[in-house]
Amino acid sequence: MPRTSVSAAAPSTLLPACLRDTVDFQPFFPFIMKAAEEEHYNYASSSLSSNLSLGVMNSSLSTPCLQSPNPVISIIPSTSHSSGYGGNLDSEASGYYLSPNIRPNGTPTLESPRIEITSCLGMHTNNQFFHEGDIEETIPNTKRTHSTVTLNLPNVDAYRDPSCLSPASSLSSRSCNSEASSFESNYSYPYTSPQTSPWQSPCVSPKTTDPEEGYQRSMVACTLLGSPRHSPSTSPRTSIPEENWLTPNSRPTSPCNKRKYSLNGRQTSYSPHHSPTPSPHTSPRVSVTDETWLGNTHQYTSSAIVAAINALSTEPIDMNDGIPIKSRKTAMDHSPSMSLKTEPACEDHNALSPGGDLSPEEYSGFHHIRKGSFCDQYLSVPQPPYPWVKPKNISPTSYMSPSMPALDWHLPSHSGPYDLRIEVQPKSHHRAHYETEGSRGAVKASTGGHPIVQLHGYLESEPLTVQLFIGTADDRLLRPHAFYQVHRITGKTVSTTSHETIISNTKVLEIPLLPENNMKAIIDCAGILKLRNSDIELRKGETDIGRKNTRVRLVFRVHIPQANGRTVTLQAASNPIECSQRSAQELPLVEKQSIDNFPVIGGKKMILTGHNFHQDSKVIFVEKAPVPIIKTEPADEYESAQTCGPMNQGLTQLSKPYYSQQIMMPPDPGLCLVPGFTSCQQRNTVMSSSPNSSPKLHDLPSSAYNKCISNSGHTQLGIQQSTGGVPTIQEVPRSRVVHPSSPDQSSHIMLQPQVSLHQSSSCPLGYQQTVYPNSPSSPVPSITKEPSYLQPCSPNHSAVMGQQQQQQQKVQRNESPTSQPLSLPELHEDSNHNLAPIPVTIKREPEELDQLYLDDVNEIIRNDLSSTNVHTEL
DNA sequence: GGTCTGGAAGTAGCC
DNA sequence: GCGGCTACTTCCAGA
Repeated sequence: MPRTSVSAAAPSTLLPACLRDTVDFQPFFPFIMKAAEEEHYNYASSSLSSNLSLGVMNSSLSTPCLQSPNPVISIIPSTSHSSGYGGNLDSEASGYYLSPNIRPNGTPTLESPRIEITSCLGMHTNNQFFHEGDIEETIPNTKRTHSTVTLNLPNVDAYRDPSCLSPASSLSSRSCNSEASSFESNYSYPYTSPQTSPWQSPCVSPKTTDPEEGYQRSMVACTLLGSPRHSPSTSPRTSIPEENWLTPNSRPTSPCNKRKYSLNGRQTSYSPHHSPTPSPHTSPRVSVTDETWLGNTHQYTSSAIVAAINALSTEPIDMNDGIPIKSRKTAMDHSPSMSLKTEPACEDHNALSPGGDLSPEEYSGFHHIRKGSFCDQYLSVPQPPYPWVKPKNISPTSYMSPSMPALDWHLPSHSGPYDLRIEVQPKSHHRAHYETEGSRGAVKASTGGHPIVQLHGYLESEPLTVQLFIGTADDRLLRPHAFYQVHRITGKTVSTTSHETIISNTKVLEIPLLPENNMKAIIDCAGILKLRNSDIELRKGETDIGRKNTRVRLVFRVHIPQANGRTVTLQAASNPIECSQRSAQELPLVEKQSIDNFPVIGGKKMILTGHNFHQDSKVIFVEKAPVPIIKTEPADEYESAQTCGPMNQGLTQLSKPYYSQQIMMPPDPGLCLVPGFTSCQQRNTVMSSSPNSSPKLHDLPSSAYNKCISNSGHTQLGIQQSTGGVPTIQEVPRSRVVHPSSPDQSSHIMLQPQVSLHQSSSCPLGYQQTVYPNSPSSPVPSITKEPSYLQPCSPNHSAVMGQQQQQQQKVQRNESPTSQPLSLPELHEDSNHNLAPIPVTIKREPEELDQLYLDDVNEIIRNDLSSTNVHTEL
């Protein structure tokens, strides 16, 4: 996809640097900017900064501001990002999951702490647990807004794994559509007890306005009862007037009414009785009779549940009557997922209807996979000893569920010969669509195509299936996202067969991995659905918040059957994807800069490639100080360090940091290119990559993030006039804080400039460099790069350095004895005040690094901000 | 006509 | 309580 590029003629007009803030440069740089859709965010910040820094550093030191009167605009095809992120969680883990029927901690997967009876189930009429009146009496008004009624069950307190709780982004898997694991348990042992009732976990939207929504919010949690066979009346858009269905306020409102309505409205609609359109097809499903449907639902007898499951099964439903096309389509679109869950016996070839939008051919192939692989493989898994369970009547998915790890488990991306890789990472931004919206298409790759996942090392001939779900961007605890769900994209533009299913209340796309395709799958069928925050947050037990929780990852899983009957499960997570709209407000992002410097007289053309260049975006050329003080940050890729070594040393007298792109001082007079726009770094994510690398996203603690925004100024790169009259070129500290749990933190370095405003230009910068290790959850010991410092040259600087030393000591206190050298150079000042690399010691991260991260990062941020606030205003 | 996509209006929540 | 700001959600329109 083309990216916006801006080429500006070399400035010929000189303006004093001091006028930079007052001079309107727009006229001379009125570029474009139909900004590209990709990577709007500061993910590419480093590239931007580095480029700009280059420009700065190679600019004239004495030239006043320059402007380009006649910018040339060109569109340059986007460069693809490499998938440097890897996106593989626990990629270095050596172990792998062998499908036990119990969790590693010994907790059976079927345990569930409660029963959640949801309004969407339509069970109320016959539900012997609750009547609406009961609910109203027992549940406060506000609570009644929930469609979930929770029955606390005794002796099941241990169900939830406390480790999965996170205040930042909680039990997504459980939240999205409720108790993930518990619901998975439902599938795992669907008939075991009321505790594992499939009727729990609501995620019921108070304003279900279309079948998709109904599906998303209700069906997911109410899979068994929310069959597409249901009366269209279940869809408020079909049989229920919006006015009745919705609360008077269509905006996010108290879900009370809506949910209450949902209680009422679905009360009847979910009964198969009320389906006006019984399928005319010969359905493989078991007919849902009064007995099966209503008779003993409260007891969750096997027959009832089986019937319910079968009721969801497969058959495309004729819902044409009275249902909008979209509704019908959506409803049918979900059929496959239902069918998947209730897929009949493996030997029953005819039982599973292709349904959905799978063509017979597609279905045939996919079914082959499912039958040939899953069934055969997973039949070897020990069966739960429940006499009423008929394995052959259980779909492979449901059957394997007991032996499959929960979606919130951390799993390695490779094990033994197998390696699950995301060959092509998704774009860093994909605007998710709400249920009230139409699809916004499939997630795309930064290269313009689609993400690609491939399983390496698999030499068998049996096809496999890769599962895809939307996970959190929290590396520390990857789990299904509470507020986002994968959305199956269909259509002529989709070439990849997919199958939608539900695991643990999380929508999962299953995509075949075919040996003939080298076990590679192009993920062009996965969109992202946004669930309303209010719907999720109001759910009982939901601790996550949706606000600003807009980053997700694509999580891929593949289950590889082993000869011993067990299954190896690998998992890989993509780079984070920003799912909010934001594009409209997105900030300019320069990804590439054609030239680093040019003569002050102008005459050259500089091409900037990036995104979100707006008409009011400006490129400002400012005078560069004779001896500028540069405040910058490193790129986070070691390659940069390698390339910025001696060969660049002549370029700067300040430092030859590991990451040359951003710390350079031009030996020759030149121009300072300063983005006259706000930084793209005003995000809680930072892309730390070279221009040619894939974006690497890092969480920034919200507090720090806010501080960065408020204190760090808006410019990513700027020039300021120091009190001594020496302009200080600085890259506003963006608090390049690498999230402690970033999956690739091992390659990230936090370089914290500690430059005093009054610091002499000859004074070397002090840097605190910290390599943030892998996620604490990672089985691989993480490393922390011991901070390295430059020798202070002034008392002021000494103070700063002392502060750094404290941090260093703090880090050291947490160091484990095991340390290993890293080839990364450490900066030191040579006799000429140049910086030369010196060995750096990398030490392993302590166990309690999790806390260390927080403390240190916060401290670093504070220090960073405090030391740079004075620099931000130009 | 439907889907995809970008933009923006309206609203809620926070400060 | 009000205004400003930001984020969220929904709606609209164009391709």
